[in-house]
Amino acid sequence: MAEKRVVTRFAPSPTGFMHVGGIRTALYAFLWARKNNGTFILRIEDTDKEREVAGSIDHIKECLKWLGLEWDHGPDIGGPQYPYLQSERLDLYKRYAQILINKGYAYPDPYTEEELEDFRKKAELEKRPFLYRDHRPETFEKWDESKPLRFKTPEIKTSAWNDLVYGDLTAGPEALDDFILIKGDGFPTYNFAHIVDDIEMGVTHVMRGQEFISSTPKFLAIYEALEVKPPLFATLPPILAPDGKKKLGKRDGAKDLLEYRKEGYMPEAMVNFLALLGWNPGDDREIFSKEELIQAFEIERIQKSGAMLNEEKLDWVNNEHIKKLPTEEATAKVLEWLPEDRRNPKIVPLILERISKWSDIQKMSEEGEWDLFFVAPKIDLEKLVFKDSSLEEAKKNITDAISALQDLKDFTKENVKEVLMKLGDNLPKRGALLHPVRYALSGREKSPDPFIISEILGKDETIQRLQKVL
RNA sequence: GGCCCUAUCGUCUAACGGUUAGGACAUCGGCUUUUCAAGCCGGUAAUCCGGGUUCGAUUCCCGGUAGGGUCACCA
Repeated sequence: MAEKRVVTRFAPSPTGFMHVGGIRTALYAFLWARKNNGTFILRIEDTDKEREVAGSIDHIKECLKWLGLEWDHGPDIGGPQYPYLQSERLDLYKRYAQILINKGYAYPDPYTEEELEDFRKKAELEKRPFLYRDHRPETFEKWDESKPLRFKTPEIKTSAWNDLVYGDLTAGPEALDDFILIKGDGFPTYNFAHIVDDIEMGVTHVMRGQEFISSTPKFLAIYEALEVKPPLFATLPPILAPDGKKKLGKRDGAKDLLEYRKEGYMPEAMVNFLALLGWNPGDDREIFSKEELIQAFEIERIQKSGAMLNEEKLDWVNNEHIKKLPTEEATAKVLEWLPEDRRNPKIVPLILERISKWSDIQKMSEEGEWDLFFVAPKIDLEKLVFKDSSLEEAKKNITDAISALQDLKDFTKENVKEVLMKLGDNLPKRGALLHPVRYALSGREKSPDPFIISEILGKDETIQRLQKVL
């Protein structure tokens, strides 16, 4: 029998910005779908009107697009299960609710929220877990949609199931209670809606965070009641905040994913880094293109324990991706991030060697890092002197350098180097020549080498700067 | 607190019972050198603890400890 075509989905709720935790879930679902020539669905779980944050849906789409995680079915694109916003699928959930009612698996909740609160408090006082099913009414009214609809847990048991990442999992009987399927406002709960949709959309692999492990018995019970085979679960380990050991969350310092775009990280690098946070290919490879990730990705190699977000490593990964960029592309990017009056293509290779992300260019520009290529520097004659030699010696060597350079026709860094090195090698220490020259050209204690500076400045400016210190 | 999950260098991880416990980031040192950057070479650094099972445990089992998750008309 042919394997069922792989269908995965990313199903965020529009309650604020995306952070790396959420987007990694999307990435894994995307990779698995692509690897298997399957379908990747984007579904918006907007069943909680209270928590919904305006603009979130666009933000989610923006994040996915930035990283190149194109969805096959979903908002904007449509698909066989259109619409892909849960708030526009309410009739469907009601239909499924009716099926459960008819089968005797669902009933309206007769209690008010206050009454429930009392039950809870009482249970707490008696130091036992609160279970709704202890208060389940004897007979059920007909559901008129004005009251919450509850699932009638058929049997109280320990649940066991298999997870593609964690292996065999269990949950105690407390995990299974009469939970709400449809809320008083007519919207389904997550617990119910996502199952209906996964069934309707033919989802085969559910990638999700491990916060859902303890509610899996509920999901399983619904599948069973509906007589539908559940999908395969692949539970992802948490991503931990950079500092402590806490799960990364919006509360404690998780960054909006688009912040990384603002900071000038490359989407390919972000994808690469995220993929490696909780997964590895089983060999020593660290740098991957999206295509290579699709090839290499295996659910079995997803990690069980949480991984701390390490931005230093992100910087390194990003730098590796910058290095792999074709020269023209990298140049264009660097120029784009440079202030207008500093856009000299000749300094680009120098910049590329010194950054790990594009915004470093901005920062270094603000710090005046490239000024020496545009404005003649201020010179402090004391700094011109090499180690324990003298100012006269420095000036003499610069004079020699000037006359040697003046004869140079082709003013490339290779030629400048050859000339200056030859001069320097006649000295006890060639630093006595090279250092004053470099300092005279740059006015900085730390700078690129004098040869490349000369080439960028050009013969006239180079000689002018050298003469100036004399 | 109940239920559940996890545990290898500071960090991300490799090692499907037998390895001098491997790699990467970070860090430190060296080379190169006129200073930075880059590059190359090298170093420091880990199996949470205690019991089993086994000729042999990072690996399997049990207990402890620590960390995390979850117990909503949130997802």
